[in-house]
Order: sequence, then C-alpha cells, then structure tokens
Amino acid sequence: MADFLTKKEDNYAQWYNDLVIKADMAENSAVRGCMVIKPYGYAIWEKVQSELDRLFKQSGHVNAYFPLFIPKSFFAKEADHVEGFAKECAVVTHYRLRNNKDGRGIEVDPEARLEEELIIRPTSETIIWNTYKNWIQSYRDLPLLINQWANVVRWEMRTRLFLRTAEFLWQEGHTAHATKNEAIEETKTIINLYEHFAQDFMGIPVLKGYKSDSEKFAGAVDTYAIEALMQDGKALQAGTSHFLGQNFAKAFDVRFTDKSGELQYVWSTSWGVSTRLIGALIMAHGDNNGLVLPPNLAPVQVVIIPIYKGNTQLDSISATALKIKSELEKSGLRVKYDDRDTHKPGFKFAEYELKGVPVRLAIGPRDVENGTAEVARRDTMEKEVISLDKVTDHVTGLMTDIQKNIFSKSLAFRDKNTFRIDDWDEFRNTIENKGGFILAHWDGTAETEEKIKNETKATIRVIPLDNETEDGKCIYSGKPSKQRVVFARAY
RNA sequence: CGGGAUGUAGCGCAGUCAGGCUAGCGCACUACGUUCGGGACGUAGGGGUCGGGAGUUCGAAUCUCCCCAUCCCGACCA
Repeated sequence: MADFLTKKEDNYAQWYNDLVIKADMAENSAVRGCMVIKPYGYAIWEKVQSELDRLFKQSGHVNAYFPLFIPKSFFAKEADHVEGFAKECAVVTHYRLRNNKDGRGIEVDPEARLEEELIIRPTSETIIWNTYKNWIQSYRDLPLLINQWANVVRWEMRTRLFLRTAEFLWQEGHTAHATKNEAIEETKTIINLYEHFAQDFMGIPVLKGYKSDSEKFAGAVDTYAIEALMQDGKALQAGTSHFLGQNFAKAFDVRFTDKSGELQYVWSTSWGVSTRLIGALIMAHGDNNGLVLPPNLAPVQVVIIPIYKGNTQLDSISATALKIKSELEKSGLRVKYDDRDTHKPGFKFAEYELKGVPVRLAIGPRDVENGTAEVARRDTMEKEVISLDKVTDHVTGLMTDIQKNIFSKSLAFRDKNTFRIDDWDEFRNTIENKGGFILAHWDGTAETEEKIKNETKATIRVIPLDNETEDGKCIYSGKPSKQRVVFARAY
C-alpha cells in the first residue's frame, strides 16, 4: 500500500496540499471541515464535470439551477427524507447583522429573525419537487430530465478531506416520469453511466448493485450504487442512483393527466456524484511519488521539459519542443511546455510526478543533436528514448496504454482483495486484518446486517446486479440464502 | 456528542513536564554568485500578536480556568 494513505510519508502533506487545503479561518473558525480546492485540484474536477456533463447530455438530460436555501417546512413533507437528513443540516435563522452596542464588532440583529428558517440544501429533492409541481401538468411534460451542478452542505459529525467535507461540489439529477418502468430504466441508465465513467475515465473498477434497506437513500424505494475498493482495503461509494417511486410526487403533490385523462402521480429518480470522486482517484491510483492520473481526466496529459544551459541552448531546444507540442496538440492531446528558468529539470520532474501527469518528455542538447526525446510514463515510471519523428504516435499510444494499465492494475488489486468466505471466523479475521471485498451469504434481514456491522464494522456495500444465484447459508445466522452479497468496511 | 491527542513562520516540527538570554530548527521565500540529463550549492537576508480570552507571577509558548479549532477512535454519512 502506498505510504501516503497511512500519512506516514513526509510528502503526503506536500502533495495533498498541492491540490487542496483545509479551510482554516484564523479566529474562532466556524468553517469546519470545508475545503479550499486549489487550481490544480479544481482542474481535475473540471475534467470530471465536462466529461460527465457530456454523457448526461448524450442521454437526453439538461442542466438547470435551483436555490441554495430550502424552507424548513419543505423538509417535513417526506418522512424518511427528513429523518435521514435532519441531523446534519445547517440552518439560517437571521438575515441581518448590526453593530455591537459598545461599538466594537458586529452581532446578529435579534430583530431580524426569519419567520421560517431556511435550510442550506443537503440535497435538493424537496425544493426541486416543490418546483416541478408547477412544471408538470400533462404526460406531454414528461419525462423531465434535469441535472444540477451545485454545492451542498451536510453538517457531518466527522469530516475527511475530499471524502466527507461539510460543503461539497456535486451534480444531482432529478427526473420525473409517467411510468414506474420508465423511472426504473432511468435509474439503471444512470448507474450504468456512472459505472462507465468510473471504469473508462477514472480507471477505477467498480461493483454495481443495489443497497440493502438500511443503506438506502432517505426517501428512496431502491438505491443503486457503484462501489470502489481503495488501496487501503476500504470500500468507497463512488456514485448512487435512486428510484424514488412516487414518494416525492405524493409528498409534493406532483400529478399529471395521462393519455386517458386520468390524474396520476409521477414516478421519479435522483442521482449524484461529488468531489468525492477526486478522493477516489487519489486513493485508488496514488503512489509514494504522488498522484497518478488517468489520461482521460488529466488536465495536462503531456509535459515537455527542456534541459539546457544558457539561453542559446534554450532557444534551439524550445524550437524543437514547441514543434512537438503543436504536433501533439494536433492529435488532440493536452500539452504543457514548461520552460520556466526558475526551476531546475529535476525539480520539475518531481513536481509533475506529484501532480500525476501521465507522460513527460525531456529534451536536452543531446536530443536535439540526435533527433530524439526522452519519454517517461508516470504509471510505471519507465523511461525510453524515442526519435522525434515517432514521438507523436508513441505518445498517443501511451495514452491508451496508460489508461488501460491504470485500470487493470486497480482491477488486479481488487481481484486480489476480493474473497469468497463461508466461515464467520474467517470473515471477521479478513475484515480485521486484510480488508477488501468479501462475498458472503446473508439471510436478507436487517437484524443480521446490523449485528455484523456492530461486530466487525463491515456493511453490505451492494447486492450485485445480475448476481448469480447459489444455495448457501448466511455467514452469521446460518439461515438459508440464495445469493452472495458484498461486505466491506467503508469510508 | 463520548474517549484520546494536538494547536509555536507558508509547510513540517523542537521548546511546555521543571516559568527566566533577543522564541529556535528543517523545508519553502528574497538578493547575489556559481550551477542546470532526477528535488543544486555558497553567502547574506525577510518572515511569529507561540489558536483565542481571562487569571497567577517581578516575569508566561511554558502554570490555572474558560472558549475555539484540528486529528485519531466510536455514533452519523456521498
């Protein structure tokens, strides 16, 4: 396992800090567990955003934006939903400040109390359904396929950089459908889209399935999820897609007239992924030299570094480098030429490794003379000298290779850390000492699930879709079971 | 919210137990010079209300009380 995950390495702070810093307001800090995402970390998020957005639009979705504030009363309308989120809401109670009586500092003006408190959205179902009510009258208004890019706030007891911050960026889709089947299809379409994105863009293999009742989203009929395995053996829920049935439609009275003139409640879904994905990227692929980014999401795919003494050398090297840069860009690559003379080559090498740039080209006087460049790949740290006329093809090929290699490395890791277990002691022992995914039989009851969680901290991550049936006995209760489910300790 | 730990320069830390030189070290930063194919070296510099407030004392980073924040372990969660 990479040392950075245990926070033992010196450079952990350094390269983590390169992406993000934890908000730290100087005095009486109330900004607890919030992130400042620095430009490089944000550039990765922007890549995630643009690729996902493209996929959403391909499947017929459009973007919109809804208010940050949600009246408290909206929350009370769906019973499970309020129960799920009530404990972690930030609440706005006043709308004005005034000068302190003693003339020093400011205080909340007690006269300016809001008649109804506003909740800072922890998720937008309620305000969106309150709005949809007015948008949906007829079957002709359906389906409504809307996504929102936004920030949300959840006042978690305990925060964790990237994985669980008090404020986070995400996308949340909220769709309305005329039929139950269509809504279920939408839920599946999206979880498949997330799976595709995780595996083919992020290079992270995921298990796809649905959640047990106790792990479901508050207010959902069914929750589908993708689960990834991190290098420390813990599972990370990387994306969820919820079939909400008619729960929110009934809570917010969203009805439409169908083709036969009858009034019906709509069927709905919601789904989302967050900046947690950046955390997944870090923990799934990172090594002791820093980040390892999959080419499909790397803000910079190729960095070119000149090695030179003096300006004369730099000029001739730059001419070569810029030519290569434009060739690479012509074949669609994101390229950076770093000719800063304030840092030495060795420093730059280390810096871009820290940032996870997939391929590095180094060009020095020797290369100019021989018509070559040194090509180094981040995932394997291998270097080779390539002649300039072949460089573009070679690097283009490397992008595909690296993308594949990162994925298969993660897949091999997951396979190595996935265990089929039928014995309770072995189950406990594996969870405690090895981590990873455990495929085990479960009797299907919430009681058993709860007991396993209490004794081992392992939860059912997913009940895999398209699971093969198999007769067996519950790992804990010994009662009969028809299929294996996936257990793990999770973030 | 319970148990434990921590808070000193941008980052990482020593000093606190046992109060007392002008509050230190490494990295980073600035200037000049030499360097430049794997995180350069030398010389000279800059940067601190020691998390905040109150108290004890001739004297507080150090002792006492209160508050705030962070990290780890629980409960909660994308």
